[in-house]
Amino acid sequence: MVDAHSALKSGPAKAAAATPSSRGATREQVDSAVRSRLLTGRFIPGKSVTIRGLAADLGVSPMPVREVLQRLAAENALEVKPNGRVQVPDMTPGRFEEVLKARLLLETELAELALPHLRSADAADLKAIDDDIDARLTNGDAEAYMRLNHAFHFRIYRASGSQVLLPLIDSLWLQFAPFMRTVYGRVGTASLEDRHKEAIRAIERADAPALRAAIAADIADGMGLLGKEVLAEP
Amino acid sequence: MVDAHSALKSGPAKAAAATPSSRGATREQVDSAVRSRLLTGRFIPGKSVTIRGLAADLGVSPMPVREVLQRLAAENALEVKPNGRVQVPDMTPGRFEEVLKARLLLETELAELALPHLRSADAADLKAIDDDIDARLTNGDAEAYMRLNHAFHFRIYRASGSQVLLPLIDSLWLQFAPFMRTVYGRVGTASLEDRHKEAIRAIERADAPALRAAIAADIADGMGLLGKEVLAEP
DNA sequence: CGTGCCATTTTGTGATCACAAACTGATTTT
DNA sequence: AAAATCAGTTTGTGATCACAAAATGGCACG
Repeated sequence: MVDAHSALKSGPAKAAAATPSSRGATREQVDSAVRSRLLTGRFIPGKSVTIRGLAADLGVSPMPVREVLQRLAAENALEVKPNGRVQVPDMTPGRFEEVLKARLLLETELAELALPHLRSADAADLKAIDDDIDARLTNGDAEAYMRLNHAFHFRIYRASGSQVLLPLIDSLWLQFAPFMRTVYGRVGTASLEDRHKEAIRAIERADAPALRAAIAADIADGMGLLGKEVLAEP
Repeated sequence: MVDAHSALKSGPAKAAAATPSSRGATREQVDSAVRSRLLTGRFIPGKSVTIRGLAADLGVSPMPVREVLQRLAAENALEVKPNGRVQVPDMTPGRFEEVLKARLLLETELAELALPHLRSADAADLKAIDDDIDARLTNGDAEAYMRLNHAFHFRIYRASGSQVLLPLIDSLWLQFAPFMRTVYGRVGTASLEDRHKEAIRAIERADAPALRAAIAADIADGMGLLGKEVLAEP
């Protein structure tokens, strides 16, 4: 009994010594790790995520994992089933249509709000990301594509300095990303075409209507067409 | 040491025996309690909420409270400061404008989506809620007004069966409600006018453009005008 | 009288524990 | 042989603990 406590002092496994730094550091590490996995589709929809399993996977105690899972469930990125089990929600036609509608409403709006804050340096960054995307598409690296596509969009949105719309869009991406990963698994990435170059041109010209149109088209083509196709199949 | 455990068995305070029912029941109880307090403005913006304090207040252990606070922080209803302290975020002009814009975009859209699902029975319910609101306004009961106004709007939105837009709007209400409570505290509730009757009429006629207009006007007048006025003062 | 400093208390965080519900799979029963 | 049952394991939940960072309040010093 007593030595159990002293043993606890000597070595609480592996996570404690790594980064004894600031407040809530472990939780943030777990949070960004899980978010990254969701955004690149490394969690399979319908497969349940266990607290202990994920904790062991990340080398931390179950505690911060529990809190992170609750956070992501609150953003509708994960689903807590009535028995307490946590899993990535399955995509349904109704949910898909709603996500599409919300993305078109919010992302076009936020892109326009970001436009005045975007400098030519940002346009150069976006060009670099887009070139990287083109390279990855031919390689068929779906995870890298998803990570870069996310980086492209949020490089624009983040420039707005938004504190409200941006988190809402964040939630939407977490919801559709795991499903899109399964889509790319079926149709491949070679056939993907985006409107990123049109968006960059609109940013360089500070042309708000053109930027809205480019973002809307990027969403409708990249997500809408592919997704509806796959959802119609089974 | 040993009897500490048996004492734990005999009486872990007050919460355990009450509802030994289903999975995660305590967490849901805490969650809805805190949500209710936020939506009726019973938390003061800027005042920090302590885990142990809230736990003692609700008669539960700190555990479920921690998870709930994390959930609400993920919805931007609460803010975790760099020192780990949790508080209701202060409203800023920028945030306010964004919430207003997002509400206009999302709530008009969801109201229209809900319209085909709304039967005359729902219209009757809405009428009853609205009558209740009118009664409370003259009494100056701000908390009751906020609760009923929330009930009115979400009676409409929930009819849509939405799984995506509705949670987004939920997050928005949690963000502006505490601030609006302070607004009502300054200007009173007697001067409040809403467009609920116009909305009910539009629902009875199944007139989508009229419903959009009524919801938009209700948001712009009820929240926009008052809020901008108060934010301009200090 | 104001200001910096230190002891005390409060608070969040991560870890572990005990328990009940749920899942798994092998065995028995019809 | 198919279905039901039962033991064993896994898993989420709530509780408690130990520790460090932070806030608080009182005290000494300028």
